[in-house]
Amino acid sequence: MQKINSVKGMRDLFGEELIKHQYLSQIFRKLCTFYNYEEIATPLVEHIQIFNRSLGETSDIVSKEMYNFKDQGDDHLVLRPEGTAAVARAYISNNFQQKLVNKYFYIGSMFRRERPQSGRLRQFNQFGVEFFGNRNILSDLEVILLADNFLNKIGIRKKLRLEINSLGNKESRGKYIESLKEFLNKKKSHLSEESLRRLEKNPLRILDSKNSKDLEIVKECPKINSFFDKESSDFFDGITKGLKQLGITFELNSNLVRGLDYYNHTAFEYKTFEEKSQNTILAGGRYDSLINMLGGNNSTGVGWAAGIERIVLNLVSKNKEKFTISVFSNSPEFNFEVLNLIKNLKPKDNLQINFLNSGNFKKKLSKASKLKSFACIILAENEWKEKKLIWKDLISDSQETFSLDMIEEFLNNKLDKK
RNA sequence: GUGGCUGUAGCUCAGUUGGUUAGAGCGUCGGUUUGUGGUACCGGAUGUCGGGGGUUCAAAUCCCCUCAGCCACCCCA
Repeated sequence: MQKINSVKGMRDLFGEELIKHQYLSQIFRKLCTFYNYEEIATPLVEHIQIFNRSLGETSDIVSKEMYNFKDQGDDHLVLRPEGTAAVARAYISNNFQQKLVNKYFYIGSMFRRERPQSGRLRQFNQFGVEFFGNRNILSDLEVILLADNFLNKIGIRKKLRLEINSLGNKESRGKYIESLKEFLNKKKSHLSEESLRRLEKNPLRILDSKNSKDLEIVKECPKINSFFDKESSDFFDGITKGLKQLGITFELNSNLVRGLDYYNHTAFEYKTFEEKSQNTILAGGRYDSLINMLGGNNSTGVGWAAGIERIVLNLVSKNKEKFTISVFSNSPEFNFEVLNLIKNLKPKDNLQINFLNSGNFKKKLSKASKLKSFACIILAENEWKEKKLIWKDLISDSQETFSLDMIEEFLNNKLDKK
């Protein structure tokens, strides 16, 4: 039989990597709960229109990366490619606009059919926050503050820089795009092939091109902020002033843009200093028209999402110290007694017990030490007659007996000394 | 989607200009007699050489296709 592997770009998660995932989720959940964000878990599968409408038909995600299929009832469905639109849909479906507080966070898998490489998978995990309500710079600031705190807590903030820009409101951005197109059309002969395509589809993206030819021209491009109306520039000023007040260091990057249609005003990204292509770890911004695009009211919102796998790449080991005790009998006829013994033990945080069920006495001891057990509990025939057990410390190589009804106290005592 | 590199035991790899039954280290399993491990010594097992096709008397080695992994582009978290 030919062996079957996992689907391309989708990996099994286990060992140290899984521990890091769990560690990150745990910290994130704790922090969000503290700031009164409510966890929400939306379905993995959504109607295709949710993303078609919100991300924009020309975006790569919609045009070629979504896993989409018709189910047996002929419904056109997709595996969700991102979280924001799904949470916005949930906001509408469940009439969250009635609620007093509208701050949510999520943790979950997203799916995009791209060519896998470092920091990019077809099934990957994100967590993110969304803050709905009236447009207010304080919401943007709160959401960034949460991100900054989180990155600090997990110890990678120093490896990152925060870049910030504003896309302005719809009107000023429209004017800017027109002028940008006009400018770039004159320079067509100097642009890369990709950028020529982008000029038609999504001219803003030319601004963050990595092509050296394009970079020359981008330097001379008109800047978005010179097209801001009063509302747009006041809003952005508020954000930058606020960040300074909060002591959050950032860099302005007037070429930072967004590939998705729903963004306006604030855009920000935390990037590593590495010169690799997947160096954005956390990205977000304001999306005032999203709810409306999906058929809801005029609620506005701001939020961000972070790639868990990308954070893990930058995380040092998170292995918690655990103590292992191996448990076994000296003869196979007592195996059920050993099972009974461990059945009644109370689980403890930093302890794992391991029942050894095969091999002779020597093999069991040998296995116990290979498993790095610090001690063994041995149920041995002679001692068991008086309901006593052997405690063998594998580090000091000392041995003692204790009686079965004292086992909890005995174990606690041993662990306290660790 | 485009381009480059890679693919040999569970892991890390060797395999000479195509030439007998494909190797090493680590790990695993067993042994060095009875209820005492870690070390040491001895021994065993494991591979359709990623998959398919072709060239050849002969292919892990050469050619084609395909799949997967990594990296860059594209895109994005």
